[in-house]
Amino acid sequence: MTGSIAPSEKALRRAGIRLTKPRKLILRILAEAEDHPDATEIFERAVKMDKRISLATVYRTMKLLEDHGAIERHAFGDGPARFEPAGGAHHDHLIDVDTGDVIEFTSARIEELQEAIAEELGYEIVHHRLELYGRKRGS
Amino acid sequence: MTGSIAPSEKALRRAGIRLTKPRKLILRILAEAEDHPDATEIFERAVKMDKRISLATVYRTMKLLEDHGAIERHAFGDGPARFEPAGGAHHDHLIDVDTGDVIEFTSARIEELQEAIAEELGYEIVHHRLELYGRKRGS
DNA sequence: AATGCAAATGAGAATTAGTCGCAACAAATG
DNA sequence: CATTTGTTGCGACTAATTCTCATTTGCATT
Repeated sequence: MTGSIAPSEKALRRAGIRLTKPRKLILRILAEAEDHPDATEIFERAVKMDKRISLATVYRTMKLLEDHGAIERHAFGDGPARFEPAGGAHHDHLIDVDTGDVIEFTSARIEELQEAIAEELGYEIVHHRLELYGRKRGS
Repeated sequence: MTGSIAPSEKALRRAGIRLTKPRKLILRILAEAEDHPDATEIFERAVKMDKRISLATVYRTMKLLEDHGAIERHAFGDGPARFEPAGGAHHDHLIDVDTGDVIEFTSARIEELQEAIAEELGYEIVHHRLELYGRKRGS
């Protein structure tokens, strides 16, 4: 549904990032991903197109892209970090505990309440994390 | 303020859990903890009272207690899992990004909204995680 | 109190997720 | 197309946690 927005190569180049072959490949994989892949999954998809790529480069690139706000890093439950292109509207996640599927949702009301709570405690929110872990009704 | 409720030895014994020396020790440490210690911290506190205890036992006991609903496991940011006795009212956390301090809070309104969202997506919430990462106003 | 035995422990090896150092390599720039 | 400086691939390394297995211990029974 989202069709996930790819972090544009142009924008990265403008930020002084070198557009290397592995980076272009990873960018393409992220652009085509409809899910929230972890580093290993990205690596596996990448190897299919360029046998030479290394897992370390995937990790390094993920960090680079994260630092440049091009992707978001999530840590659902305990497993490995999972990534998705940023740039779309902010959203939270509902994780299907049986299948691992991730469903995105938003709630302006919840965001407001969070702000209000932080305010009351004397804090300013830097970022937040809201994850619902659920099971399909009637399973 | 909370004084954190200790998971009672009696309740565990009733559930068929053997009350071993290391387990009693860990239970005592949790009962006395005013913070949200991770496995290593619990281990260090334990070693002070019984040099024989092993880190593996701490991990095993944490899993055991979690499975029995006696404690809650949290994974703030990326670091190690941190624990706290369960049994108190449900609460969420605000983490001070500068100091690492954890402040507990509750919001019935947010809980309701979460339920409503899950409902709308056809899910039943098994558990959730709401963390606000913030900075003290005027820092 | 002594006994039996399943369950739990300690010590260390193994696993998982991620990071680091370094020599070889390849983008960008002129 | 040569230079330079950032990037890559590889393997070694770390941190957190789990596993293996020989030994010990809780506890129900004698």
